Order: sequence, then C-alpha cells, then structure tokens
Amino acid sequence: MKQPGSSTSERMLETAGRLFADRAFDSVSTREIAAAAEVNLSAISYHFHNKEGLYRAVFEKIVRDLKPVRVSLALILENQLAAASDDRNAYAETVTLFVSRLVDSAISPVTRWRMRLIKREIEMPTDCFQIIMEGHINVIHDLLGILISKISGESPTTENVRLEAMSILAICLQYALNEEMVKARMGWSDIGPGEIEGIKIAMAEMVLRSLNLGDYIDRVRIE
Amino acid sequence: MKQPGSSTSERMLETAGRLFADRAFDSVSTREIAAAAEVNLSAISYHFHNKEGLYRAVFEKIVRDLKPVRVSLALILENQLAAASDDRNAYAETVTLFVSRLVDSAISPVTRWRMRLIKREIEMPTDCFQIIMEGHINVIHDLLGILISKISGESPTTENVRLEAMSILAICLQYALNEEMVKARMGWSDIGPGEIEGIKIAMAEMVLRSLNLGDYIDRVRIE
DNA sequence: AGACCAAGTTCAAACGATTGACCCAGTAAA
DNA sequence: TTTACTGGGTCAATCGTTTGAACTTGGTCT
Repeated sequence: MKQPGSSTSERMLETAGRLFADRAFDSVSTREIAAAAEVNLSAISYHFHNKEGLYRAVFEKIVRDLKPVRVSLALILENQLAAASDDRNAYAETVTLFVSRLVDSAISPVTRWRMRLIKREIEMPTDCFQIIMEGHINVIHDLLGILISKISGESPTTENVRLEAMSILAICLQYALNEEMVKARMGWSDIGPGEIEGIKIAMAEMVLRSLNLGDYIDRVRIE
Repeated sequence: MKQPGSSTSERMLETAGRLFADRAFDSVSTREIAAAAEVNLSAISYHFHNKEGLYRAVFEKIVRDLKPVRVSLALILENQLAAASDDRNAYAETVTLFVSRLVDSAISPVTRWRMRLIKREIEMPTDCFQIIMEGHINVIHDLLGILISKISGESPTTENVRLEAMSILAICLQYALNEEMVKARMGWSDIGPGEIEGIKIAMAEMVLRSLNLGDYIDRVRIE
C-alpha cells in the first residue's frame, strides 16, 4: 500500500533502492520497480529519464540521507578536540564512542540497505562510485584518519594512517555487510540488539588494542 | 585464441568465472560466455545443463582450486604447534606469516577473481553460498580461530575468538576485494608488489597489536 | 584393412519470453 | 495552463533454452 505522506518520486527512490540493494542492477526490471512502488512504468522516464538515472538518483539520495551519520561522527571528534587534548584515557573513550557509532550506523535497519548498496558500488564500481566516494566515504575515512593521527602522532596523510583507517572501517562495517556469513559463522539466526552489543564491545576492544590503547579498555564503558 | 591444453568445459569454467567475477549473474549472458570461451552456445546446456549449473560448477572448481591456500595456512599452524609451544615471540612470527600469506592469497593475480566471486556470494548469497562456506571459508576461519585461541588462552569456540577471527580476515582481505576504493583512498594507480609489501607490514603490525603481541613487532621480519 | 555404427561433442538456427525505452491520449490538482 | 502523473500500447533488442543436424571418435564386424 502506498505511503500517504510520500511523493511519487520519493516512493520510487526508496523502493528502487531496496530492490537494487537486494539484487543487481540488471536483475531488477523497471516493471518490477514500478509495481513495487505502486507507480506507473512511465514515471521512471518522467522523473529520472532512465533506469540509470533512477539508479544515480538513489545514490544521490543516499548521500543526503546519510548526512546525520557524517555529522554524528564529526561531532564525536569535535568534542574530543575541544576537551582534554592529549589525555590517552580520553582518546580511548573517543575511539570507543566512534566505533560504537560506526557499528550502529551500518547495522541499523534504517541504513542497512543503503550500506549494502554502497558496498556493491565499491566492489563493482559504476558511474555512481564517484558520487558515494566524494559524498560519504571520503568524509568518514578522513575523520577516522584525523583521530588516528591524533593518537599515534603521525600525520593524517601518512600511508600507514590511511591503511589503519581503512582497516578499522572494514572491521566495524563487516557485520552489516557480510550478514549471512556472520550468522553462519556465529550460529546466530539473526543479528539483533543483543548481538550488536557484543559486536560493539569486541570491536571497540580490538580497535583500542590496535591503536596501542589496550590498557584503557577496562576504564571505558559503552553507553 | 583457444588454450590448446584445456578442454571445452575447463575453458568454459575459467572464462565464465572471470566474467561472473566482473559482473553480476544476470548481467553476463550465456552468449557472451560462449563467445569468450570460444565455445558453442549449446555447450552450456550440454555440459552444465543450465546457466545456473555452470555458475555452481564454477564455485565447485574454485573450492578445488583454492585447496593449496587452505593447505598452506594449515601448515603454518602445524609448524607452530610442533615447535615452541608457548613462546610469545614464536606466536608473533606465526601470526606475521599467517597474515602475510592471507594477503597474498587474496591479492595474487591467480586467485583475485576467485576471491571476488566468493565475496559476492557472501554479500548476495545464492545456492552456492553453502558450497563456498563449507568448502573454503569455514576451514580458514577455524584455522585462524585456533591460532587466536592459542595466543589468548580462550577456547576457539568462544564468541570473542570467532569475532576476532572474522575481523582479522576482513582487514587482510579488504585490499583485494575493495580494490577501487583502496586505490582511490591511497592515491595508487595500481596495487603492485610494492604496495602489497606495505599492506602486509601494516596489517601484520595491526593484527599483532590487536592480539596483544605489539611488543614483538620489531623482532619480526616479513620474508 | 576397410566398412560400419553408436556415443560423445559441437554446430547453426530458431523458440517464446522478457527487457528498457518510447509514445500518446487522458486525468486530476494547483 | 502548467505540472504531475496514469494507462495502455508498441518497438527492437536481447535473454535462456531447445532443436536437430553435423561432425568426431573409438570400437566392432566382415
């Protein structure tokens, strides 16, 4: 049934996004999108010119939708920089919070299909790769790079810092993106709130140790 | 031109595998596969019954092809267990070797397209998910779990050990699987031998620190 | 040795179904 | 009148699969 508050194009973007997240571009037909969005087939060419145009519009909307995630992560850093400047215990808290927020942002039901779509674009890039890279990924990577450079003392442009940032992101986001494998390996039937809590703690500890902040693990709580 | 030594079905499996690794199942047409493998279109239904049958056969072959990887990683562990049993310096060496071999196994030109195909099946599972899970992934995850449990003292069946094993694999394999993003973030035009060397060192150090073996980093060389 | 045959394999051609795109007349609200 | 659609239809292109004939091969019979 149609969502009453949403316009036709918004409904199309949402529905098409979910379908594209589940299956590949070519596997989703325009007729299926139109039917699922309860929209006429012609609406695609009317609003987005093309199937490709619709696909691109989905990504542009994703970048807009994920702005709260970018802002939220930026604020964590900002607060840290404003507070105790070189306290390693404070760094540990910042890292813990950052990791917790990252896991949440990937695994939350609101953002999950968007993250899967982004992941697909990273693995099999199309024209939309640049959109998502410039609009979202670079921002988050840079933020994490700044945090790491503060802790390690290296410049954020260092090759090492960039590699570590990518690695931390990889382990924080893997649970949302490799859902079926995680469930198979962990023997979980679903990744619910309880499992997410466990993931957060394990990841925060692992990241802290990898940043030489392992001594501060017990002093930090995940709220 | 046709490879002289390879049979029709072997050529089809190799060619189809590469095509499926590049693009989604539905995006690769049977005609394209046949043309690329220099094989008649009907050869697909003759040898594999179906397009799906060909896809499945590709995965069964991948599991067979990757046996050397599994054996190689198992040998590293076996040698460790045979040698000094509780020497943390030896553990650090084992971990370093294990990580180095993991990175190699993912990024080597021989295995790269196979890894990408596996990754796709993990993200968007089909009937072949089980094949690759039981035939390859479970083996490697279990091996890494054993190594971690030796080092940490926890049981290999612990939730924590399994989560750490998944994370270590995620960061070791990300470079091969997110090639375009890595190049974009690192400013590399290609991931060559020099870059791989840097990745190996950074990853080994990171994994060592995350396993509380950070003190042994400088004593370990990557050969 | 030469004729023969059946199984295994490859071939060109065609099948029905589905695809994305396009078109245009009609409608309802602003 | 303009904007935002709906509904129905057509189009060429491409899809996975099937068909039946042709070719290749190895063994058997005369």
